Amino acid sequence: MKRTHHCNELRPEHIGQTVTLAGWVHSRRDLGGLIFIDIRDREGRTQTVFDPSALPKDLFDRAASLRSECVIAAAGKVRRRPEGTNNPKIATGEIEVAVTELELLNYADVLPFAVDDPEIASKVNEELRLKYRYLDIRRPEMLRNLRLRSKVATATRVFFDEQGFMEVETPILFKSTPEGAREFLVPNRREPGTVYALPQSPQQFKQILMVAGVEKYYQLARCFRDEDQRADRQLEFTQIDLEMSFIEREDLYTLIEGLLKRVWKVALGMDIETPFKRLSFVEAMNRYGMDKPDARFEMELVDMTEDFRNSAFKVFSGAVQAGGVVKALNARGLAGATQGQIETMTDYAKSFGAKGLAYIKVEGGEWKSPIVKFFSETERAALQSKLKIEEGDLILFAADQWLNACEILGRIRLYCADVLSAQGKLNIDPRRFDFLWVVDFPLLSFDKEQNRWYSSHHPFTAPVAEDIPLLTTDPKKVRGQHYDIVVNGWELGGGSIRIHQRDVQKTIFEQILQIPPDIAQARFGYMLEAFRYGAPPHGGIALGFDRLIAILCGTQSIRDVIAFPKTAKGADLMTEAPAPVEPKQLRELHLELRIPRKEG
RNA sequence: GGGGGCGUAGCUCAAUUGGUUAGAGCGCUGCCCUGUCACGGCAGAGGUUACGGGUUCGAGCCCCGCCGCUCCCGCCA
Repeated sequence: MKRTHHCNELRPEHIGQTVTLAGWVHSRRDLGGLIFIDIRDREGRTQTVFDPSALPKDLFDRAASLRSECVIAAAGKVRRRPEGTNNPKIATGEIEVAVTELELLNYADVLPFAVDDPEIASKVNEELRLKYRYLDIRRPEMLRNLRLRSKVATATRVFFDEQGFMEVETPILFKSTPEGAREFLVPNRREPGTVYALPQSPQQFKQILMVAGVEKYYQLARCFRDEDQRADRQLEFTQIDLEMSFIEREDLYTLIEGLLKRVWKVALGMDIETPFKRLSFVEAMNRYGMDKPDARFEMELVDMTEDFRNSAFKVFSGAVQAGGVVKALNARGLAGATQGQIETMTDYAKSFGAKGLAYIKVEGGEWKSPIVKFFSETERAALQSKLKIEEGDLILFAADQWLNACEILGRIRLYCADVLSAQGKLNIDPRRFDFLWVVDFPLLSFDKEQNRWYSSHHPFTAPVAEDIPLLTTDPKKVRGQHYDIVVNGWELGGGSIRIHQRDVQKTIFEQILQIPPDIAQARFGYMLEAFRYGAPPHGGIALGFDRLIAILCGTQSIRDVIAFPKTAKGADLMTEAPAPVEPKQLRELHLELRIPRKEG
């Protein structure tokens, strides 16, 4: 019995036809003298009817013995449902199939959890869902996510093909470049003591492809980073990776805006507005306290540095005297914050090294705060006018070095938004997408512990041309030609115009990053050499494909858009990877294990 | 590496201050039921309270340890 239609296909116009459906028993309603079975496949479901007056007894009995998730094929005539028994909840609800033939393709044991009821299934413990991932994926919600992922992947390929890009695959077995994220290593059987590394991104290869004259490269690239995981980070993940020659930053913005416009149209049928806003890193920090701002709501940071420069309140004036700033945030409507909530926010501040968190609750026409008594009339007036303080507001302060003060309030801003959302005081339209570019990042950041500069993005990022002279004189002022694409507070991707001159790249490696020349040569020698033979100016970007799909699917966790994701500890609960291997396998790899004993 | 949350029947959850035989809904098993679609009705089975210790007359509940899942910080060039 081969199916003639899928389970979301039959409509009144098929009435009278003899059809065959195949799929899973979604639900069975046995009325004793009459059995209804909904057959489900990936497209939908269709009601079939078993009527004993029209069927041999054994066929009817076989239908009665089926249980949920058995795989069956059923043939019969499509007919209109009796008056008043249509089911408007499903697309096939006007018809049913009066079964005359039934084949049990495979019996199903009782399932560890129900997949037919979205209400229940969506609440099932994720551990169980991961262990029985094949059942989890049967749920229409999960199938929808995977289907959307597939559609977006295809749309991406079509888009880049139209734009003249070539899809090029790059090696998974690469070599270790320990500057970036921790890498997965693959021991080499052929030469004891040597290893491959899995790529944390195809960065070097795609730049080499530019030297190779490919000009426009893209790839849906699998990347590997052996770092601790989050809801939006997995050990292995997929990037939409691309690189172009002979371009400037603006060319890339336009290209990616075009891609995202296409993707949103294909995936959600939405027209998003381009071009996106541009925000410098400094402005993003000043206004939102984050380099990946969620701009769907206001609650912006306000600078109060000058107003408190000479304040009698030493916590503020002292911070300013020490070269820092005073920043404030008005969390509208949060004056009723509980002690616990204030404490949570204080903990955030402390985790950034602050001593505490100053705040004012505006309640009953009064400013309730332990610090207000130190403020002068002028200072109060400045707060009043700059923060537009009203009854019910909660004002929060950070006084510290600029970056730290911004980051403290940036974190607290998000927390306040969560609290206000939970209270129904802040409503964000789930169909709202605030895209923006964050640009002009500092090229370098300083690592106090190791007392050296490191690349904010990666060491191949080109400095803004006019800032190149500052590289050796005032490194912190050098802006990189780096850009991040951000949507709703998620970092969707980032990239840069790259260094294509050998001498500039060498300066960065050796003088700025203090990588000893022999090590730079061992790690990046092939790149430096490639740059000697005619490297075009080039740049690119990589978008987190899993995050992109998660945003489109409206889920917080990328595990919901990955068929077989890993747990926070890096385990695959279905296959039970990672797992020990045979001693023979280790011997072949010239490996010996030294497994640390547990304490106690 | 650090901090928070969770773990009770197949699933989702409950169990008063530490106190009788650990309950409910769904699912499962059996019987009944010819227009259901969350079918309905009756009956029944199902528990090492993740695991290991401890405190106590008595522990699902308190303490210590451990395992797993999850969220966050660090980390993620």
